[in-house]
Amino acid sequence: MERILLRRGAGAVEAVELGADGAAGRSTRLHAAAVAGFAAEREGGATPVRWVWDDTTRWYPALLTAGVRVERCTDLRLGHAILRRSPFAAQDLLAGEDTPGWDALQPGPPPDPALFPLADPADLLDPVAEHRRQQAVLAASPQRDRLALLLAAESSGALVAAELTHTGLPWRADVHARLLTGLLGARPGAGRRPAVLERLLEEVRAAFGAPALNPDSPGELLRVLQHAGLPVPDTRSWTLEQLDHPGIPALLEYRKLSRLLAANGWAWLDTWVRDGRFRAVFVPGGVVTGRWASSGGGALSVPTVVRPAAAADEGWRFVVADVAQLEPRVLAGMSGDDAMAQAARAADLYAGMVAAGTVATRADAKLGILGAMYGGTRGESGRMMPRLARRYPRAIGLVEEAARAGERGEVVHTLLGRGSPLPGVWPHEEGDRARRAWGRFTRNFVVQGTGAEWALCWLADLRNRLWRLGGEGDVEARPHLAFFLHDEVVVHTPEHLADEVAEAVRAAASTAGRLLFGAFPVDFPLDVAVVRSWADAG
DNA sequence: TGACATCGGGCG
DNA sequence: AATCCGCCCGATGTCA
Repeated sequence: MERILLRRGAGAVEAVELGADGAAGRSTRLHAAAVAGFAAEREGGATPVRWVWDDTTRWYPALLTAGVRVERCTDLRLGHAILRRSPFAAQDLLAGEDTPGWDALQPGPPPDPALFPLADPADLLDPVAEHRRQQAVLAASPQRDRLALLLAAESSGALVAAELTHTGLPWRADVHARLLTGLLGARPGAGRRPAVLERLLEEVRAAFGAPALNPDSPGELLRVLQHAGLPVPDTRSWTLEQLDHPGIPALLEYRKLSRLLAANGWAWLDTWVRDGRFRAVFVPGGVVTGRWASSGGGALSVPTVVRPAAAADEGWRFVVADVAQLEPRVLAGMSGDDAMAQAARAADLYAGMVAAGTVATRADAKLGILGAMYGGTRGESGRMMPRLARRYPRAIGLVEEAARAGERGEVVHTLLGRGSPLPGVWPHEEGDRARRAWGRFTRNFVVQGTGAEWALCWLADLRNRLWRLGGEGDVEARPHLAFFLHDEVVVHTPEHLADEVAEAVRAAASTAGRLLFGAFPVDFPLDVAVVRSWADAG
């Protein structure tokens, strides 16, 4: 394995060969236009390459545009963010002159050819030095293997995220527009409501005797409801559903459609869908737990009602796969809880709990497990806890301990070593309440974060399998990842490869399980569907 | 006019 | 009084 570091210099790019100790070796100066050619040549060579760079978002989009796919990289920005908080990392080894610069480094802005390139704070940082520090931290870590796996998985995720934006999710604007027209009426002129909303609005105003009511204003709506004799504390849908009043159904319907219009209406189509693709911007490591975030287009909350518009190209298919009950399975694995892993042997973990006689019904199982992971102590889920704690002592013990540690103000960590942030100052008068809230956060952090690590390993392995499956051509000409949603992937593939893709998705899931939990027997069964449209899955 | 907070609701 | 974890986003409302 050869490591080549790319850095920007004055008017040119430098490709630096790194020695085994991370020291800078031979260096090649490249004009910006020659970088892609250089990368393609080395990537296609006999020696595997790991590209080391400050930030994947600052390098990879241009390479992809030039048709260059990269097998592996080290993303120093993401690695730094993890190591900075990890209890497995010696902070003094990570400290350097430009540490504050690395701390503050944000993902690169999307390249805009219309703008003159501004000064990039990343150009003030020395990637060779930062890489050596990160290597030193890994070498000295008591959990070197786990931490190294985490950094590799995070970097691989950065490659996937860039590729997802590059290829985009196939999106039929015509299908989407037809759907909108069916639900809302024809697209109205600027500043006007569609006919269906207009009709519902009049109905609501009449029912509450408020001819000027704007239901989009919670304050105004609350006053009108209370004036109508409905003693509600807020205007959430769940609250409104409990009310018996002739205006409520129209109000709820108005809210639902108004939300669709605002979030995923014609304006969304105009902004986010071009050339038949929804190009979401994914942000790896964007959530404290290690989950991805997204920016723009609400990529991680595409409503099911518009998913029929996500449709594979002619002659292509989607392979949609999601993990059933990822987080409870991860909890069984990371705690080494044999009884819970036994329940997880079933395709439906909750059914497995019923079959083992732990709980009476599937609903009880779900309620209890979710309560254990989120910190629900009241009502049904709270009543389930003693029984779960007896039956699954290690699993429940792990989340309880994470909660107690959080309440004491301590850092908790995921299986691979991502650390939780330190709590801020708790206001004295709210001490207990804030403390318990932080405990619920740390309780959930260890499970959600380790789930994210499983998903990263799944993605990374799947990405490589898909590439090998494809034969020739660019990423978008082969089976490729088209969307990722915490515990679900959408792969876009030529129809004749769909079955092999489905097999690859399953194989990648078992690889991920082995990477995280070794020989401990916890299963990660997938629901896999080969479909024309995302909406046809599950 | 822009910055910021709050609410409600979409996703996992 | 009483529904738990993490996000993103648009509309509204307040303030400078």
